[in-house]
Amino acid sequence: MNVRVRFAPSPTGFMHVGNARTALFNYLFARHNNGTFVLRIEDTDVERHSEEAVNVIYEALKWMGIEWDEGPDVGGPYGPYRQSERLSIYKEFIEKLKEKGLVYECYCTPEELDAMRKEQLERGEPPRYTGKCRHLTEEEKEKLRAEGRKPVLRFKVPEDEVIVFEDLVKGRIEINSRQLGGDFVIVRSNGMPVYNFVVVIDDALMKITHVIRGEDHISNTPKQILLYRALGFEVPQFAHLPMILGQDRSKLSKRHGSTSVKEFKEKGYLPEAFTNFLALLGWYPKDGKEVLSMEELIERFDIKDVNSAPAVFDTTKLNWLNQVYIRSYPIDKLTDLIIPYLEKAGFDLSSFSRDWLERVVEVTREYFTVLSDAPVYMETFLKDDFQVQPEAKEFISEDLKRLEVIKAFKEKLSGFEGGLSQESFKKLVKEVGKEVGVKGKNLFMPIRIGLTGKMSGPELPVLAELLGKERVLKRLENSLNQLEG
RNA sequence: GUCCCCGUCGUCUAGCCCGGCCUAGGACACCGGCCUUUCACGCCGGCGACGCGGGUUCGAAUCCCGCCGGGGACGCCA
Repeated sequence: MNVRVRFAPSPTGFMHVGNARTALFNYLFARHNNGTFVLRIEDTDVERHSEEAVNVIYEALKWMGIEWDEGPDVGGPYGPYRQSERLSIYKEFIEKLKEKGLVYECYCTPEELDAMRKEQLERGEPPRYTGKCRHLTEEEKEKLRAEGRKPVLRFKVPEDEVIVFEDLVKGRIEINSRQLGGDFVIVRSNGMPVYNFVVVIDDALMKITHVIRGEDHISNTPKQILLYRALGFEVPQFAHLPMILGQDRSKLSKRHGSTSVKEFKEKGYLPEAFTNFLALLGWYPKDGKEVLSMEELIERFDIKDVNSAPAVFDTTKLNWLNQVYIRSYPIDKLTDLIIPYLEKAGFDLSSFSRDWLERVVEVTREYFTVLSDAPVYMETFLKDDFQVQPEAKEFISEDLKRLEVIKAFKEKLSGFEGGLSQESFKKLVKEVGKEVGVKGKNLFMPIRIGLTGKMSGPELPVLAELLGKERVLKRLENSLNQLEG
């Protein structure tokens, strides 16, 4: 059997991490089984959808490294892949259901239904549609139409039937048709078919073999199975992924902080780290290897290994993964990604060569967890007119010799001929130590402060070499001005 | 309210289906130490969980029942 799965988001304007994880699992499942991954846009709700919102989906998927085999932009044999363009197809199947007498018109207004639901809830009953309009006569319908009412189409739900399906992650699930909330709407009064209906048509026509989606769809599944049967379609396999929870264990939503893929991208998470992290949310490889590339994920992924318990979205592990990826990323690519953050932080990079920048990235990369941290750590290399930090000032003031070290080093360096390499730097420092009569922290810390204004930072020889003699002198001058003032 | 799903370290999880190898394993985080002229990295070590109560059994994280807790769904949203 040729495996076909789909990711079917509605264009809401942002890609939620839960959706991203659903897309990922579908993708991994498809690739692992040499199957096809279909992207379908669910935009039947005309009230809210825009071209821009569709692009958000494309961009998020592309960033994550998820490629679709069929979709609105790339086409495919079962298109169109946007529900808004499939209306005529849906009409056809609506007619079929009408012919079979499996649907009927309902003239209840939203207000009436709302009131009904409220009453039922107050009485402690589960809210459900009573089937009020199921047996309306032609005259009654005529009368209601005369009132200006527009009907919806409802699907007749069988009275007492147990609907069973074998969920690939949850196991066997049984629901009695009585629990479905009564006859449900499949076409709105404006003629637009509803999700539960179109999803069945689309999945069937697109020959989807496995429906992998969020757990919140479990309660829709029996309704959909009823429709598959009514239409004579083969029912696909279902796999319902556990929810992603916020810190408070409720369904992850905007109030929990960053929840859109774009936000993670902008903070400077690498797509590889993000994807890797998402994969580990509800799934775990048999061999326990946690740092995995897309290829390795595909190789190991098995829908049966997906955990049935929900997972809390905690970014600590994502941070760790991001560090891991930053340290092993190609320096060229990493530099490309970091430059925008530097520019945004206000650094003028025009005086630095690309090669030099890459070397700075190389020696600072292990310090940051997200790319947006880069300017903080790279500043030491980029900015010569820094402020000497208070604690550094205090350190220098504690012992006169410390200031002397900086002065002596400046003297020494001025008189030094030739390029400043790590070796020559070390040699000069050593000489200064001897002359002033200090060693260890009393020697190195003043030099560090003289060069950076800070008490911590990258390895001094490396810094000195990258800066070069002129810039080091400039910095020493700058520091001394502040320390002697 | 009704139905459905879920319940192992703080977090992600392994183990559960096929009871003993589990004095419950790993990863992240946290704490301590080592390394280091600083910070970080790295290395070593530590802390830390089977929701509760009953059964079944020689033996239960694993099987059964009940309870409790959490979540989700009950739309002319998807």
